[in-house]
Amino acid sequence: MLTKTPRGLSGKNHLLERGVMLWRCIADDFEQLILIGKHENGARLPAESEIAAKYGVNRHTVRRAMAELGARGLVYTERGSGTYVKTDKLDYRIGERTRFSEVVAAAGHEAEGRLQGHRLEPASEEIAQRLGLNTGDMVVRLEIVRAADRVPISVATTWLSADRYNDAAKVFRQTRSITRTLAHYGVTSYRRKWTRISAAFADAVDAGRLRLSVHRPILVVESVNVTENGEPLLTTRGRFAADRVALTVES
Amino acid sequence: MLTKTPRGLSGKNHLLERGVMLWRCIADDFEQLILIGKHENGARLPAESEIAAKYGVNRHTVRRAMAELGARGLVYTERGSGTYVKTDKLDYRIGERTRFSEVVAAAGHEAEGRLQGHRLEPASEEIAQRLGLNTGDMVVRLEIVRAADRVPISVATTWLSADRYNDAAKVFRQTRSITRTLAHYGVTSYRRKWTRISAAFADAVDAGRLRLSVHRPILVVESVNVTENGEPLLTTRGRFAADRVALTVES
DNA sequence: CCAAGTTGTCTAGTAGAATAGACAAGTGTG
DNA sequence: CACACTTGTCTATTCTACTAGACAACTTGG
Repeated sequence: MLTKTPRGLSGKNHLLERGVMLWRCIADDFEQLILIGKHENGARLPAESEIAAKYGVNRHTVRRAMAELGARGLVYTERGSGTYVKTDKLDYRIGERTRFSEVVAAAGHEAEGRLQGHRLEPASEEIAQRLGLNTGDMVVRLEIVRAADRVPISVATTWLSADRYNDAAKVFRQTRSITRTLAHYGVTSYRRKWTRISAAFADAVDAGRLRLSVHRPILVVESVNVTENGEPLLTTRGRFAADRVALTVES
Repeated sequence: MLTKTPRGLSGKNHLLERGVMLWRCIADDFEQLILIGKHENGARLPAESEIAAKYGVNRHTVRRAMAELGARGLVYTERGSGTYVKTDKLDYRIGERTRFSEVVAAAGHEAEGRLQGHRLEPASEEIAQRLGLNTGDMVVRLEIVRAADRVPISVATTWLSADRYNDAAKVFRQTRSITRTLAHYGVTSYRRKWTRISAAFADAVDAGRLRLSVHRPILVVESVNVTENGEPLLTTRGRFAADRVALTVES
């Protein structure tokens, strides 16, 4: 007769939280260990079977946890070899002509931008001022998640004048790039006018999109881009996962 | 043809976190709202069906969330009437002869103490000093969770000299009280020598035992109790859910 | 190349989370 | 009292988390 396994941790490992999946608890536990420095960058984690034994769970559960850590950008896995810690940050260089895809490509990664949502809305006082419009003028708002090698790096809100860029969302869906979207409207060149950087904590929505735990630190980057003539073109509010990116500002 | 419901939140409510049950997310959301003061003490929460509609979930799911809030001591439910916010704190008076059961009974609640674990261990330098022993002398360590009306109030670690109170755990299991356990050894009277209070955040283990979210504040109360002769008897390290207790120190 | 060790994938079964609907039991109001 | 509203409990169904075991695909070191 087999001893029935009562679903859950077998005794001494109490990282179990009510209402939270086992794999999530294990993933969070490893995130802590990695961020604390208990597992150094590049180090190999124990084999899945070993981890499973240590936590007293099935290997599949550990695999789910590792997949989560992979999605958070903390580890990568090599078949037949093992799972390795990856805490090096992407160097995101901010200059007058920063283009996400170029930054990521230069670092040898695969860039991806996905439109998560969009809407027409009246400009707030802040946004109107940045774009040289009147408060209440309609603007297009885009929510874009950017990833490098499938790991989410930033989520950015972009506002454009609805007057000229009414269908920006539709165009972005096809071109998958702000630069190419603007090109579609005949804007071939633009540059950053100013950038403001601050820090905050991820709220639930951003944490979900960035695949972060809530309350991990994020970098908030606000900027205004203008045409070559200096005409306001778009303004953005990007949130970067501080654990995955180092911002470099060119002076 | 019915529109199938794809399990999960229907669109606009993004409090969903990967790997966390729906009811848990809703419970955490309400905890926030209550602690922020959005729902005042004594106020009635919306009806379950109303909440369910607002979150776009089934009423059963809301009921689970409410049960969780009840277990956390934030809310109580009256059949046919509604669910009410309860953020008043238990006044825990600390004096020379504080007894948990007396404090709770005086406040008109039902006291309960449960032994969660125990072991023999060598005394750390700190513990040995408090008990007037030598570092490394064996001590009995008890982990006790105390609750009022089924709501966990504190978890306390108690150390006694193993020399004299070797079977303390067994006795406590029967008597369910430190006072009665000591009486079993012939100690009929004891008093508090000193108390030290500090604040911290709940770790995963304590959070689980206190039914708190991790990283909610706790009060840490360390004390040494002595016999009438002034002989060290036991020392404790209690962690109180700061949201449920106000400590009053007699001067 | 071989063998040991590691990750990837598949099938299958059990328990729990969430859904849906219905009705009983209780409260409060006119 | 009668009625509207609220919580409590039950049944049934679907989907997912977790467990279990087996085997393929791959890497590494001798």
